[in-house]
Amino acid sequence: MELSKNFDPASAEEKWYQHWKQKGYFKSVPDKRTPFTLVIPPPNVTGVLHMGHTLNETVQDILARNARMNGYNVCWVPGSDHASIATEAKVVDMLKKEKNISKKDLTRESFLKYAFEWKEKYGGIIYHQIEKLGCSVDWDRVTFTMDDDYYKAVIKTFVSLYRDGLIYRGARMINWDTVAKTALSDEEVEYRDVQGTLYYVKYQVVGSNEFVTIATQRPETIMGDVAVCANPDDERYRHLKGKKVTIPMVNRMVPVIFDSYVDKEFGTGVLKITPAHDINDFNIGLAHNLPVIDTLNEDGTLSEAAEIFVGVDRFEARKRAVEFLREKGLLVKEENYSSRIGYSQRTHSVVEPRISTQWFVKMKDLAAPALQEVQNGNIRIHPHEKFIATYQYWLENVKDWCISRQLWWGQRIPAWYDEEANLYVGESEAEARAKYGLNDSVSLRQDNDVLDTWFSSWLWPMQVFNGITNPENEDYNYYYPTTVLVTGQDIIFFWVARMIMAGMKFSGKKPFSDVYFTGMVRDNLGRKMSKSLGNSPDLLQLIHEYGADAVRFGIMISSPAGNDLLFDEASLEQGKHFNNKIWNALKLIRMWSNHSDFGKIEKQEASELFATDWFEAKLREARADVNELIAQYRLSEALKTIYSLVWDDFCSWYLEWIKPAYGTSISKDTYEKTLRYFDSLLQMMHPFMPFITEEIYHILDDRDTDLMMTQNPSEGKVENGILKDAEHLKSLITATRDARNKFKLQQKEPIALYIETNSAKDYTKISTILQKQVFASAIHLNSRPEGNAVQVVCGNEKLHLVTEKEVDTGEQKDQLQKDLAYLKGFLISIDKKLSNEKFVQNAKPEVVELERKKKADALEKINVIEQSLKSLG
RNA sequence: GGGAGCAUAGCUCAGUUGGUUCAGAGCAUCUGCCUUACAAGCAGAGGGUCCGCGGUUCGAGCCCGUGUGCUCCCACCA
Repeated sequence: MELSKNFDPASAEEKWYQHWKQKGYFKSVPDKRTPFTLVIPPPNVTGVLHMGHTLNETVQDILARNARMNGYNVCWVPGSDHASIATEAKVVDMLKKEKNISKKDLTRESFLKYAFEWKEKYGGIIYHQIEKLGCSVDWDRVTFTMDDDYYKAVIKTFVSLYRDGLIYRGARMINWDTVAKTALSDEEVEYRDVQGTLYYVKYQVVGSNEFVTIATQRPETIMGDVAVCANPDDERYRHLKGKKVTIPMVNRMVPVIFDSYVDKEFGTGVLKITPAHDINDFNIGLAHNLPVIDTLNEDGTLSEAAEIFVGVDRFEARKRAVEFLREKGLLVKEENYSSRIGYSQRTHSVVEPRISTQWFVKMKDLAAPALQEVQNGNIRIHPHEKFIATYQYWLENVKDWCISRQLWWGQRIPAWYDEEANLYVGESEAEARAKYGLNDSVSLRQDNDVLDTWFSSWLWPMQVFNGITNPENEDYNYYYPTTVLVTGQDIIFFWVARMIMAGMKFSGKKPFSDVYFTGMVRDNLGRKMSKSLGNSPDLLQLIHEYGADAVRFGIMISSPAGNDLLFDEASLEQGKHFNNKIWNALKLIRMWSNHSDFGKIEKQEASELFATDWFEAKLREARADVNELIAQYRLSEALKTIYSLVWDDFCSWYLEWIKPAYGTSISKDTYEKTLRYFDSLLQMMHPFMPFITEEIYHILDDRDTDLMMTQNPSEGKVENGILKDAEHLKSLITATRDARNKFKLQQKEPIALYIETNSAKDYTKISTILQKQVFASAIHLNSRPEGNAVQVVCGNEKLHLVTEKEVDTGEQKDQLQKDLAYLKGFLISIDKKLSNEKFVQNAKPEVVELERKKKADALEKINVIEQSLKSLG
């Protein structure tokens, strides 16, 4: 078979993914082996995968494939999340744009039909991308958070928590999204610093000409004021005790009250109390028995209760209120003021604090075991230091979780009300009736709200194995707790912490043993990826352009554990080059077997044996390093180690060392060994770059096994001596090549090489390779040539390059003198150390000994250089 | 306001218990090469006050203190 000039990713990807799938390699069923379980962080069915997913999925696939090759029974469960609010918003948008249908014209059922169609479409796109990336997920286990069983699990969980007294319904101040028209949890609100204005407004004291001035950012809420409040210790306002003030615009009279909450120093020291629209005001209102006047509608327009600007949007109303106050002369001054404003994570609209009746989960009792499990080390977080404090702080200060959403897309809250609004909770209406002893004459209607999306995803590691709906099943008992969770650090509270809570509560076990947090993917300027910046590349396009292996390589090589990843297509380019390099190594090796004399020479020569022994040792060393790095989740460094092993050690050194002279054939033994090493390299690379490695594995040899299912060898001891010998050889080669470069001797300019040395080094094993690698006509040991030659010092050996060509000895001298100066400085610092009595007394003996050896080495090198300089005259 | 993390070559980052040439890697740059696997390549090279200051120590990139700068998380001061 003739091999193409370069690796063709597209055909290999299609071929091998289908092959693996058909062979059932991705599929997992419980057996006697140790399980290695991963559950994919289910992507939202709102759209397509972005670079963050790509990073995440790649990391998981590397871990999965690595574990599979280490003998584990790997199960990686794929799936997607219904993403209640995000998807509903997208569907509403689509309906309006594409079909000109408004949500309010649809019934719940028909809306859900559209939503499920949406899910089919985008879920399919996501799964296709996961496949293109090469992810070895078990496709028989695809789970969606609105599957029937999953839906049941969520409902079951709700009922169980309710019956445990951990879920309650009540009117509280919550975060209201005026665009999606739903409540949000605290976590769904993002705060941003915004430059605003502080308005100083005069309120007239009733029955006097006196005014009090209050500072507010939200003059449009003045109509909801029910009091003004000062600090009881504030001399300036003490005389107002028992008085009332008139609220501007609506001219309502409200009391002056006193509360130590008010900061005397801030603004004017007087606060307006608007319980419906500010959490602090709400609390003060409660303490002082004040009424609540809600002046906003659910869409953010002013309500009837406002009396003025009714139906006007809150921001427009603010402008008009300011205008109004200014005209009436009640606006004393305006000043710039920066404050933090909450925005909805999904609709990006300004969140409105609002009193509303919602469902909540009591978090305190759930938090304690979740915190303990991490603190006692049962769950390990990587990288540890960075997130442990954040995790702990959140759990220790956790607030109740608002879980009801005024949406249709999601699990509908299993609560029913009779005509007197009495509440019945049950897994179904029938179950609720039975539980509460209601007969059919009582008519019930179900709560309209659905549950927060995270109230379903917190069950993910359990319910993908039906652990909630059927806790006694074999899969669940075998695969759960899962092994490692790989996810973005941005959802540590939304998801990770809550999964741990749910795990501890519902299974009594942690949901996973390790958590690996990936950083955020940014562009190469450090900016967040976003559609508006146009810096968010399309995954399929990248795969098309570079190949899946190159994409995986590129994203992993620049991905330090836990840090943000600055995505740069240059690293994908690097990945593509690497693929090509591997491909060309394959071509070279294959070429050797095509030589007409191939097979006639069985045995290796000494130099070949040296090369193969060395590479075998090198391979073992690297494999041990890589295993260690992967165990520590330092995947980027593991990949760098492999990259350097393949490119530098295998291609640049080893293959050149064993390359047969022009026209001659390689020995069979060397060839066979080389194939074995190549196999080993493929094995090490496979988790990172599955397609090209599988492709080459099959080109190298006609076999019925597949690389993906081969097992890594158990470790042997690394032979150290030969590694040192090879380093010595490399340094001689490099020094000679460097000398050629410096003294303008073309690479093939004939030279004879003389090596002068005092040490008892063995050159027999390496001289053949050395001669070949530096294009020397001959190598003379422990002798020096007559006449002129280029002299170069390599450690404590002196090399002479004898050539016909005229050589500029001046340049040589400069170079030697530079080296000499450095060494002399080095010697002084060592002498200083050794003549320091405290050092000699206090340092460990081996350290002192080492310094003595360094000194001796330096002296010898200096001696060599000085001799050279002398001979140069 | 509270907390966490970071600062090492032009860029992105390694650097484990303080001690081996410890000052490293990749990318980028420069020089020379179209050499029979690969120019998507080969062979070499240059490049750093380890953020500043102070301390501990025989010895600090590493430990302690402090200052500066950056990033992130949390928090109800109008």
